[in-house]
Amino acid sequence: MLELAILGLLQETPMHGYELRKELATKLGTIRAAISYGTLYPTLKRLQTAGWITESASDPTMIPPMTSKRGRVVYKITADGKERFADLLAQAGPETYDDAGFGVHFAFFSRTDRATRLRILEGRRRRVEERREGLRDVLSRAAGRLDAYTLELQRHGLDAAEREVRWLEELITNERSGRAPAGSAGEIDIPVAEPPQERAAEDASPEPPRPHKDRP
Amino acid sequence: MLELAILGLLQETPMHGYELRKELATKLGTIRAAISYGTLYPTLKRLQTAGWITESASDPTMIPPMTSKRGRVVYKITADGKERFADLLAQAGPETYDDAGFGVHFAFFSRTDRATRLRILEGRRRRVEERREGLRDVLSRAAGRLDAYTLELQRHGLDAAEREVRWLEELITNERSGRAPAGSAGEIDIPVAEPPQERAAEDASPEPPRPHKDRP
DNA sequence: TCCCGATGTATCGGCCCGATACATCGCAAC
DNA sequence: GTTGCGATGTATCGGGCCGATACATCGGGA
Repeated sequence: MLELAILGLLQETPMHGYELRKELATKLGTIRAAISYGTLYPTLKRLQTAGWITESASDPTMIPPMTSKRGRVVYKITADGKERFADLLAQAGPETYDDAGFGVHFAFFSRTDRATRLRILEGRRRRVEERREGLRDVLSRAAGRLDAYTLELQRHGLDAAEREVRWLEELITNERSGRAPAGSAGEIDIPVAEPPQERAAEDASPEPPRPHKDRP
Repeated sequence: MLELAILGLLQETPMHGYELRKELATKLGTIRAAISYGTLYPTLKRLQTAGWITESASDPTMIPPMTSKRGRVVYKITADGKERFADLLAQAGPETYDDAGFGVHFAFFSRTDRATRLRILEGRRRRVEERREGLRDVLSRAAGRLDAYTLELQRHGLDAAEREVRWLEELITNERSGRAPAGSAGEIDIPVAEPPQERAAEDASPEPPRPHKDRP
Protein backbone atom coordinates (compact mmCIF):
# COMPACT_ATOMS: atom_id res chain seq x y z
CA MET A 1 0.00 0.00 0.00
CA LEU A 2 2.83 2.32 0.86
CA GLU A 3 4.35 1.53 -2.50
CA LEU A 4 1.29 2.96 -4.22
CA ALA A 5 1.40 6.11 -2.12
CA ILE A 6 5.07 6.76 -2.79
CA LEU A 7 4.72 6.20 -6.51
CA GLY A 8 1.73 8.53 -6.52
CA LEU A 9 3.54 11.34 -4.79
CA LEU A 10 6.71 11.01 -6.84
CA GLN A 11 4.55 11.19 -9.94
CA GLU A 12 3.80 14.80 -9.03
CA THR A 13 7.37 15.84 -8.28
CA PRO A 14 10.72 14.30 -7.28
CA MET A 15 11.46 14.43 -3.58
CA HIS A 16 13.86 13.25 -0.94
CA GLY A 17 12.88 11.01 1.96
CA TYR A 18 12.16 13.61 4.56
CA GLU A 19 9.90 15.57 2.26
CA LEU A 20 8.15 12.41 1.15
CA ARG A 21 7.34 11.55 4.70
CA LYS A 22 5.76 14.93 5.29
CA GLU A 23 3.68 14.85 2.14
CA LEU A 24 2.60 11.33 3.01
CA ALA A 25 1.53 12.57 6.43
CA THR A 26 -0.68 15.34 5.10
CA LYS A 27 -2.09 13.34 2.22
CA LEU A 28 -2.84 10.29 4.33
CA GLY A 29 -3.35 12.07 7.62
CA THR A 30 -6.60 10.20 8.14
CA ILE A 31 -5.07 6.81 7.57
CA ARG A 32 -1.76 6.80 9.36
CA ALA A 33 -0.29 9.62 11.40
CA ALA A 34 3.18 9.53 9.89
CA ILE A 35 5.06 6.84 8.13
CA SER A 36 8.05 5.48 10.00
CA TYR A 37 11.54 5.86 8.56
CA GLY A 38 12.03 2.24 9.40
CA THR A 39 9.40 1.64 6.75
CA LEU A 40 10.14 4.42 4.32
CA TYR A 41 13.79 3.83 3.54
CA PRO A 42 13.59 0.08 3.06
CA THR A 43 10.59 0.63 0.82
CA LEU A 44 12.44 3.19 -1.25
CA LYS A 45 15.28 0.72 -1.61
CA ARG A 46 12.85 -1.93 -2.69
CA LEU A 47 11.25 0.32 -5.30
CA GLN A 48 14.66 1.27 -6.58
CA THR A 49 15.71 -2.35 -6.92
CA ALA A 50 12.53 -3.08 -8.80
CA GLY A 51 13.30 -0.20 -11.14
CA TRP A 52 10.23 1.90 -10.37
CA ILE A 53 12.23 4.83 -9.06
CA THR A 54 15.78 6.16 -9.40
CA GLU A 55 18.02 7.87 -6.94
CA SER A 56 19.98 11.01 -7.79
CA ALA A 57 22.30 13.05 -5.59
CA SER A 58 21.09 16.58 -5.08
CA ASP A 59 23.04 18.86 -7.41
CA PRO A 60 23.86 22.53 -6.71
CA THR A 61 20.62 23.67 -8.33
CA MET A 62 17.97 23.26 -5.71
CA ILE A 63 14.55 24.65 -6.47
CA PRO A 64 12.65 24.06 -3.24
CA PRO A 65 13.15 26.23 -0.15
CA MET A 66 15.55 23.58 1.07
CA THR A 67 18.94 24.23 2.53
CA SER A 68 22.20 22.35 2.81
CA LYS A 69 23.87 20.31 0.12
CA ARG A 70 24.92 17.25 2.01
CA GLY A 71 24.00 13.68 1.28
CA ARG A 72 20.44 14.45 0.31
CA VAL A 73 19.07 11.84 -2.03
CA VAL A 74 16.32 12.83 -4.43
CA TYR A 75 14.02 10.11 -5.71
CA LYS A 76 12.39 10.27 -9.09
CA ILE A 77 9.81 7.99 -10.68
CA THR A 78 10.72 6.09 -13.86
CA ALA A 79 8.59 5.21 -16.89
CA ASP A 80 8.24 1.69 -15.51
CA GLY A 81 7.25 3.21 -12.21
CA LYS A 82 4.42 5.16 -13.83
CA GLU A 83 3.20 1.97 -15.42
CA ARG A 84 3.38 0.20 -12.11
CA PHE A 85 1.44 3.02 -10.47
CA ALA A 86 -1.31 2.80 -13.08
CA ASP A 87 -1.53 -0.96 -12.56
CA LEU A 88 -1.76 -0.67 -8.80
CA LEU A 89 -4.40 2.04 -9.11
CA ALA A 90 -6.59 -0.02 -11.42
CA GLN A 91 -6.39 -3.46 -9.84
CA ALA A 92 -8.33 -3.91 -6.63
CA GLY A 93 -7.67 -6.91 -4.41
CA PRO A 94 -9.08 -7.71 -0.96
CA GLU A 95 -6.49 -5.51 0.72
CA THR A 96 -7.93 -2.61 -1.24
CA TYR A 97 -10.95 -2.65 1.04
CA ASP A 98 -9.41 -2.54 4.48
CA ASP A 99 -8.94 0.80 6.21
CA ALA A 100 -5.42 1.53 5.04
CA GLY A 101 -5.76 0.17 1.53
CA PHE A 102 -9.00 1.97 0.85
CA GLY A 103 -7.64 5.23 2.20
CA VAL A 104 -4.62 5.20 -0.06
CA HIS A 105 -6.65 4.31 -3.12
CA PHE A 106 -9.20 6.98 -2.32
CA ALA A 107 -6.50 9.61 -1.90
CA PHE A 108 -5.54 9.05 -5.52
CA PHE A 109 -9.05 8.89 -6.93
CA SER A 110 -8.46 12.00 -9.02
CA ARG A 111 -6.04 9.88 -11.02
CA THR A 112 -8.42 6.90 -11.23
CA ASP A 113 -11.05 6.30 -13.90
CA ARG A 114 -14.66 6.35 -12.87
CA ALA A 115 -15.32 2.65 -13.35
CA THR A 116 -12.50 1.73 -10.99
CA ARG A 117 -13.62 4.34 -8.50
CA LEU A 118 -17.07 2.80 -8.41
CA ARG A 119 -15.68 -0.70 -8.09
CA ILE A 120 -13.54 0.29 -5.14
CA LEU A 121 -16.26 2.31 -3.45
CA GLU A 122 -18.68 -0.60 -3.73
CA GLY A 123 -16.12 -3.11 -2.52
CA ARG A 124 -15.42 -0.97 0.47
CA ARG A 125 -19.09 -0.55 1.17
CA ARG A 126 -19.60 -4.30 1.16
CA ARG A 127 -16.70 -4.71 3.54
CA VAL A 128 -18.03 -2.13 5.99
CA GLU A 129 -21.53 -3.56 5.74
CA GLU A 130 -20.24 -6.96 6.74
CA ARG A 131 -18.49 -5.46 9.68
CA ARG A 132 -21.67 -3.60 10.60
CA GLU A 133 -23.74 -6.78 10.44
CA GLY A 134 -21.23 -8.57 12.62
CA LEU A 135 -21.48 -5.87 15.24
CA ARG A 136 -25.28 -5.88 15.13
CA ASP A 137 -25.26 -9.61 15.66
CA VAL A 138 -23.02 -9.34 18.68
CA LEU A 139 -25.08 -6.52 20.15
CA SER A 140 -28.35 -8.38 19.77
CA ARG A 141 -27.37 -11.97 20.34
CA ALA A 142 -24.36 -11.91 22.63
CA ALA A 143 -25.27 -8.83 24.63
CA GLY A 144 -25.77 -10.70 27.90
CA ARG A 145 -22.36 -12.32 27.74
CA LEU A 146 -20.42 -9.08 27.55
CA ASP A 147 -19.71 -6.40 30.12
CA ALA A 148 -20.96 -2.83 29.76
CA TYR A 149 -17.65 -1.40 28.53
CA THR A 150 -17.23 -3.98 25.81
CA LEU A 151 -20.79 -3.35 24.71
CA GLU A 152 -20.20 0.38 24.60
CA LEU A 153 -17.16 -0.20 22.41
CA GLN A 154 -19.25 -2.27 20.02
CA ARG A 155 -21.94 0.37 19.97
CA HIS A 156 -19.45 3.06 19.09
CA GLY A 157 -17.98 0.85 16.40
CA LEU A 158 -21.41 0.11 14.99
CA ASP A 159 -22.19 3.80 14.88
CA ALA A 160 -18.98 4.50 12.97
CA ALA A 161 -19.71 1.67 10.53
CA GLU A 162 -23.23 2.90 9.84
CA ARG A 163 -21.92 6.37 9.29
CA GLU A 164 -19.27 5.21 6.87
CA VAL A 165 -21.78 3.20 4.87
CA ARG A 166 -23.93 6.30 4.49
CA TRP A 167 -20.88 8.30 3.43
CA LEU A 168 -19.94 5.69 0.84
CA GLU A 169 -23.51 5.56 -0.38
CA GLU A 170 -23.43 9.26 -1.14
CA LEU A 171 -20.09 9.05 -2.85
CA ILE A 172 -21.38 6.22 -5.02
CA THR A 173 -24.50 8.16 -5.91
CA ASN A 174 -22.40 11.15 -6.86
CA GLU A 175 -20.09 9.06 -8.98
CA ARG A 176 -22.99 7.52 -10.86
CA SER A 177 -24.70 10.81 -11.57
CA GLY A 178 -21.69 12.50 -13.03
CA ARG A 179 -20.66 14.21 -9.77
CA ALA A 180 -22.13 16.76 -7.42
CA PRO A 181 -20.79 19.99 -5.95
CA ALA A 182 -22.28 21.31 -2.69
CA GLY A 183 -18.97 22.06 -1.02
CA SER A 184 -18.52 21.97 2.72
CA ALA A 185 -21.17 24.25 4.21
CA GLY A 186 -20.79 27.86 3.12
CA GLU A 187 -17.15 27.51 2.29
CA ILE A 188 -15.40 28.67 -0.81
CA ASP A 189 -15.60 26.61 -3.96
CA ILE A 190 -11.97 26.85 -4.98
CA PRO A 191 -12.00 30.38 -6.42
CA VAL A 192 -8.23 30.41 -6.72
CA ALA A 193 -6.62 29.27 -9.95
CA GLU A 194 -4.98 25.88 -9.55
CA PRO A 195 -1.27 25.92 -10.41
CA PRO A 196 -0.96 22.36 -11.80
CA GLN A 197 0.50 21.96 -15.22
CA GLU A 198 2.50 18.83 -14.47
CA ARG A 199 0.29 16.24 -16.06
CA ALA A 200 -2.25 17.22 -18.66
CA ALA A 201 -4.34 14.45 -20.23
CA GLU A 202 -1.86 11.65 -19.89
CA ASP A 203 -4.07 8.83 -18.73
CA ALA A 204 -7.33 8.70 -16.84
CA SER A 205 -8.14 11.82 -14.85
CA PRO A 206 -11.82 12.72 -14.91
CA GLU A 207 -13.56 15.49 -13.06
CA PRO A 208 -13.45 16.28 -9.34
CA PRO A 209 -16.40 15.35 -7.12
CA ARG A 210 -17.69 17.15 -4.09
CA PRO A 211 -19.95 15.01 -1.93
CA HIS A 212 -21.60 17.00 0.75
CA LYS A 213 -21.36 17.91 4.34
CA ASP A 214 -24.50 18.29 6.34
CA ARG A 215 -24.76 19.95 9.71
CA PRO A 216 -22.91 23.34 9.82
CA MET B 1 -1.37 -5.45 22.70
CA LEU B 2 -2.43 -8.90 21.66
CA GLU B 3 -0.67 -10.24 24.70
CA LEU B 4 -2.97 -8.23 26.92
CA ALA B 5 -6.05 -9.45 25.11
CA ILE B 6 -5.06 -13.11 25.32
CA LEU B 7 -4.20 -12.89 28.98
CA GLY B 8 -7.51 -11.15 29.59
CA LEU B 9 -9.57 -13.81 27.89
CA LEU B 10 -7.71 -16.70 29.45
CA GLN B 11 -8.33 -15.11 32.83
CA GLU B 12 -12.02 -15.84 32.31
CA THR B 13 -11.63 -19.43 31.17
CA PRO B 14 -9.03 -21.75 29.60
CA MET B 15 -9.34 -22.16 25.85
CA HIS B 16 -7.66 -23.59 22.81
CA GLY B 17 -6.40 -21.51 19.92
CA TYR B 18 -9.40 -21.70 17.66
CA GLU B 19 -11.79 -20.68 20.42
CA LEU B 20 -9.47 -17.89 21.50
CA ARG B 21 -9.50 -16.46 18.02
CA LYS B 22 -13.27 -16.39 17.95
CA GLU B 23 -13.62 -14.77 21.33
CA LEU B 24 -10.99 -12.24 20.33
CA ALA B 25 -12.99 -11.48 17.20
CA THR B 26 -16.22 -10.77 19.05
CA LYS B 27 -14.60 -8.92 21.94
CA LEU B 28 -12.42 -6.78 19.69
CA GLY B 29 -14.67 -6.78 16.65
CA THR B 30 -14.38 -3.02 16.42
CA ILE B 31 -10.62 -3.04 16.49
CA ARG B 32 -9.50 -5.87 14.28
CA ALA B 33 -11.73 -8.19 12.30
CA ALA B 34 -10.05 -11.43 13.31
CA ILE B 35 -6.61 -12.17 14.58
CA SER B 36 -4.41 -14.14 12.20
CA TYR B 37 -3.15 -17.59 13.16
CA GLY B 38 0.21 -16.45 12.00
CA THR B 39 0.04 -14.03 14.90
CA LEU B 40 -1.87 -16.09 17.42
CA TYR B 41 0.25 -19.23 17.64
CA PRO B 42 3.64 -17.52 17.84
CA THR B 43 2.22 -15.21 20.48
CA LEU B 44 0.92 -18.15 22.50
CA LYS B 45 4.34 -19.74 22.26
CA ARG B 46 5.91 -16.52 23.44
CA LEU B 47 3.57 -16.23 26.41
CA GLN B 48 4.26 -19.83 27.29
CA THR B 49 8.02 -19.33 27.18
CA ALA B 50 7.64 -16.30 29.41
CA GLY B 51 5.64 -18.40 31.85
CA TRP B 52 2.40 -16.41 31.69
CA ILE B 53 0.39 -19.34 30.36
CA THR B 54 0.65 -23.13 30.31
CA GLU B 55 -0.32 -25.66 27.72
CA SER B 56 -2.27 -28.80 28.55
CA ALA B 57 -3.49 -31.54 26.24
CA SER B 58 -7.24 -31.84 26.19
CA ASP B 59 -8.26 -34.73 28.40
CA PRO B 60 -11.35 -36.94 27.90
CA THR B 61 -13.46 -34.63 30.04
CA MET B 62 -14.54 -31.84 27.79
CA ILE B 63 -17.10 -29.43 29.12
CA PRO B 64 -17.76 -27.17 26.12
CA PRO B 65 -19.90 -28.26 23.16
CA MET B 66 -16.68 -29.26 21.46
CA THR B 67 -16.13 -32.44 19.59
CA SER B 68 -13.16 -34.61 18.71
CA LYS B 69 -10.27 -35.55 20.94
CA ARG B 70 -7.33 -35.00 18.70
CA GLY B 71 -4.35 -32.78 19.29
CA ARG B 72 -6.29 -29.91 20.76
CA VAL B 73 -4.17 -27.82 23.06
CA VAL B 74 -5.84 -25.95 25.89
CA TYR B 75 -4.12 -22.85 27.24
CA LYS B 76 -4.47 -21.73 30.83
CA ILE B 77 -3.22 -18.62 32.55
CA THR B 78 -0.71 -18.92 35.41
CA ALA B 79 -0.38 -16.92 38.61
CA ASP B 80 2.49 -14.99 37.00
CA GLY B 81 0.27 -14.44 34.01
CA LYS B 82 -2.40 -12.85 36.16
CA GLU B 83 0.19 -10.57 37.65
CA ARG B 84 1.42 -9.67 34.20
CA PHE B 85 -2.12 -8.94 33.08
CA ALA B 86 -2.68 -6.60 36.02
CA ASP B 87 0.57 -4.79 35.22
CA LEU B 88 -0.30 -4.36 31.56
CA LEU B 89 -3.77 -3.14 32.46
CA ALA B 90 -2.49 -0.50 34.85
CA GLN B 91 0.51 0.89 32.99
CA ALA B 92 -0.31 3.11 30.03
CA GLY B 93 2.38 3.96 27.49
CA PRO B 94 2.08 5.88 24.22
CA GLU B 95 0.90 2.75 22.40
CA THR B 96 -2.05 2.68 24.77
CA TYR B 97 -3.52 5.64 22.92
CA ASP B 98 -3.47 4.49 19.32
CA ASP B 99 -6.53 2.82 17.84
CA ALA B 100 -5.62 -0.76 18.58
CA GLY B 101 -4.06 -0.18 21.97
CA PHE B 102 -6.91 1.92 23.24
CA GLY B 103 -9.49 -0.55 21.99
CA VAL B 104 -7.93 -3.46 23.82
CA HIS B 105 -7.55 -1.52 27.03
CA PHE B 106 -11.10 -0.26 26.82
CA ALA B 107 -12.44 -3.74 26.26
CA PHE B 108 -11.06 -4.70 29.66
CA PHE B 109 -12.15 -1.59 31.51
CA SER B 110 -14.44 -3.59 33.74
CA ARG B 111 -11.29 -5.07 35.24
CA THR B 112 -9.52 -1.70 35.50
CA ASP B 113 -9.68 0.70 38.43
CA ARG B 114 -11.33 4.04 37.90
CA ALA B 115 -8.17 6.14 38.14
CA THR B 116 -6.53 4.18 35.36
CA ARG B 117 -9.66 4.33 33.27
CA LEU B 118 -9.68 8.10 33.52
CA ARG B 119 -6.00 8.32 32.72
CA ILE B 120 -6.42 6.23 29.59
CA LEU B 121 -9.58 7.99 28.48
CA GLU B 122 -7.87 11.36 28.83
CA GLY B 123 -4.72 10.20 27.07
CA ARG B 124 -6.76 8.91 24.19
CA ARG B 125 -8.74 12.14 24.04
CA ARG B 126 -5.54 14.15 23.80
CA ARG B 127 -4.31 11.91 21.03
CA VAL B 128 -7.50 12.24 19.00
CA GLU B 129 -7.59 15.98 19.61
CA GLU B 130 -4.12 16.32 18.15
CA ARG B 131 -5.18 14.36 15.13
CA ARG B 132 -8.26 16.55 14.81
CA GLU B 133 -6.18 19.73 14.97
CA GLY B 134 -3.84 18.39 12.33
CA LEU B 135 -6.74 17.72 10.01
CA ARG B 136 -8.24 21.14 10.63
CA ASP B 137 -4.92 22.73 9.78
CA VAL B 138 -4.68 20.85 6.52
CA LEU B 139 -8.25 21.67 5.59
CA SER B 140 -7.85 25.37 6.23
CA ARG B 141 -4.26 26.03 5.22
CA ALA B 142 -3.41 23.47 2.56
CA ALA B 143 -6.84 23.18 0.98
CA GLY B 144 -5.80 24.70 -2.33
CA ARG B 145 -2.93 22.29 -2.76
CA LEU B 146 -5.05 19.15 -2.55
CA ASP B 147 -7.55 17.63 -4.95
CA ALA B 148 -11.22 17.24 -4.15
CA TYR B 149 -11.02 13.55 -3.23
CA THR B 150 -8.15 13.99 -0.83
CA LEU B 151 -10.01 16.85 0.79
CA GLU B 152 -13.13 14.76 1.13
CA LEU B 153 -11.08 12.07 2.84
CA GLN B 154 -9.74 14.61 5.30
CA ARG B 155 -13.22 15.94 5.94
CA HIS B 156 -14.52 12.49 6.71
CA GLY B 157 -11.57 11.86 8.98
CA LEU B 158 -12.10 15.15 10.76
CA ASP B 159 -15.74 14.31 11.30
CA ALA B 160 -14.82 10.95 12.80
CA ALA B 161 -12.23 12.56 15.08
CA GLU B 162 -14.68 15.20 16.33
CA ARG B 163 -17.22 12.51 16.99
CA GLU B 164 -14.77 10.39 18.92
CA VAL B 165 -13.71 13.33 21.07
CA ARG B 166 -17.33 13.96 21.99
CA TRP B 167 -17.76 10.28 22.80
CA LEU B 168 -14.67 10.29 25.01
CA GLU B 169 -15.84 13.47 26.69
CA GLU B 170 -19.06 11.79 27.73
CA LEU B 171 -17.29 8.71 28.96
CA ILE B 172 -14.97 10.87 31.03
CA THR B 173 -17.87 12.79 32.49
CA ASN B 174 -19.60 9.57 33.38
CA GLU B 175 -16.49 8.18 35.02
CA ARG B 176 -16.03 11.29 37.11
CA SER B 177 -19.60 11.41 38.31
CA GLY B 178 -19.75 7.85 39.51
CA ARG B 179 -21.28 6.47 36.30
CA ALA B 180 -24.49 6.90 34.34
CA PRO B 181 -27.02 4.42 32.96
CA ALA B 182 -29.30 5.49 30.09
CA GLY B 183 -28.83 2.31 28.12
CA SER B 184 -29.09 2.20 24.36
CA ALA B 185 -32.45 3.69 23.40
CA GLY B 186 -35.42 1.70 24.66
CA GLU B 187 -33.47 -1.52 24.96
CA ILE B 188 -33.39 -3.86 27.88
CA ASP B 189 -31.22 -3.04 30.86
CA ILE B 190 -29.77 -6.49 31.40
CA PRO B 191 -32.76 -8.12 33.10
CA VAL B 192 -31.13 -11.53 33.00
CA ALA B 193 -29.03 -12.74 35.88
CA GLU B 194 -25.34 -12.71 35.08
CA PRO B 195 -23.68 -16.10 35.47
CA PRO B 196 -20.14 -14.92 36.45
CA GLN B 197 -18.70 -16.28 39.64
CA GLU B 198 -15.17 -16.78 38.40
CA ARG B 199 -13.44 -13.84 40.02
CA ALA B 200 -14.99 -12.15 43.02
CA ALA B 201 -13.12 -9.22 44.60
CA GLU B 202 -9.61 -10.26 43.68
CA ASP B 203 -8.19 -6.95 42.53
CA ALA B 204 -9.76 -3.85 41.05
CA SER B 205 -13.19 -4.30 39.53
CA PRO B 206 -15.50 -1.35 40.11
CA GLU B 207 -18.97 -0.80 38.78
CA PRO B 208 -20.19 -0.89 35.19
CA PRO B 209 -20.88 2.33 33.28
CA ARG B 210 -23.46 3.00 30.62
CA PRO B 211 -22.80 6.13 28.56
CA HIS B 212 -25.61 6.99 26.24
CA LYS B 213 -26.82 6.74 22.74
CA ASP B 214 -28.71 9.62 21.21
CA ARG B 215 -30.67 9.69 18.02
CA PRO B 216 -33.02 6.88 17.16
C1' DT C 1 31.23 29.88 21.55
C1' DC C 2 28.42 26.40 22.39
C1' DC C 3 24.65 23.88 22.20
C1' DC C 4 19.99 22.86 20.57
C1' DG C 5 16.41 21.91 17.41
C1' DA C 6 15.24 21.06 12.61
C1' DT C 7 16.75 18.58 8.75
C1' DG C 8 18.31 14.37 6.86
C1' DT C 9 19.73 9.20 6.07
C1' DA C 10 19.88 4.63 7.70
C1' DT C 11 19.57 -0.01 10.45
C1' DC C 12 17.69 -3.43 13.78
C1' DG C 13 14.59 -6.23 16.48
C1' DG C 14 9.97 -7.36 16.78
C1' DC C 15 4.87 -7.55 16.02
C1' DC C 16 1.47 -8.88 13.01
C1' DC C 17 -0.48 -10.33 8.55
C1' DG C 18 -1.78 -13.33 4.53
C1' DA C 19 -0.73 -17.57 2.27
C1' DT C 20 -0.04 -22.11 2.82
C1' DA C 21 0.10 -26.84 4.44
C1' DC C 22 -1.67 -30.48 7.12
C1' DA C 23 -4.98 -33.49 9.74
C1' DT C 24 -9.59 -34.86 11.70
C1' DC C 25 -14.54 -35.03 12.14
C1' DG C 26 -19.64 -34.97 10.97
C1' DC C 27 -22.75 -35.08 7.48
C1' DA C 28 -25.07 -35.10 3.11
C1' DA C 29 -25.18 -36.49 -1.62
C1' DC C 30 -24.64 -40.03 -4.80
C1' DG D 1 -21.04 -47.16 1.65
C1' DT D 2 -18.07 -44.13 0.08
C1' DT D 3 -16.88 -39.93 -1.40
C1' DG D 4 -16.17 -35.55 -0.71
C1' DC D 5 -16.87 -31.09 1.40
C1' DG D 6 -17.08 -27.64 5.08
C1' DA D 7 -16.00 -26.71 9.86
C1' DT D 8 -12.61 -27.48 13.24
C1' DG D 9 -7.92 -27.37 14.56
C1' DT D 10 -2.57 -26.59 14.72
C1' DA D 11 1.44 -24.70 12.72
C1' DT D 12 5.18 -22.26 9.70
C1' DC D 13 7.12 -18.82 6.46
C1' DG D 14 8.10 -14.59 4.03
C1' DG D 15 7.29 -9.93 4.21
C1' DG D 16 5.43 -5.26 5.53
C1' DC D 17 5.47 -1.92 8.86
C1' DC D 18 6.68 0.06 13.43
C1' DG D 19 9.44 2.18 17.31
C1' DA D 20 13.99 2.85 19.01
C1' DT D 21 18.29 4.14 17.95
C1' DA D 22 22.45 6.07 15.85
C1' DC D 23 24.70 9.39 13.28
C1' DA D 24 25.67 13.77 10.58
C1' DT D 25 24.89 18.73 9.15
C1' DC D 26 23.20 23.35 9.51
C1' DG D 27 21.20 27.82 11.28
C1' DG D 28 20.53 30.60 15.01
C1' DG D 29 19.94 32.06 19.86
C1' DA D 30 22.10 31.96 24.79
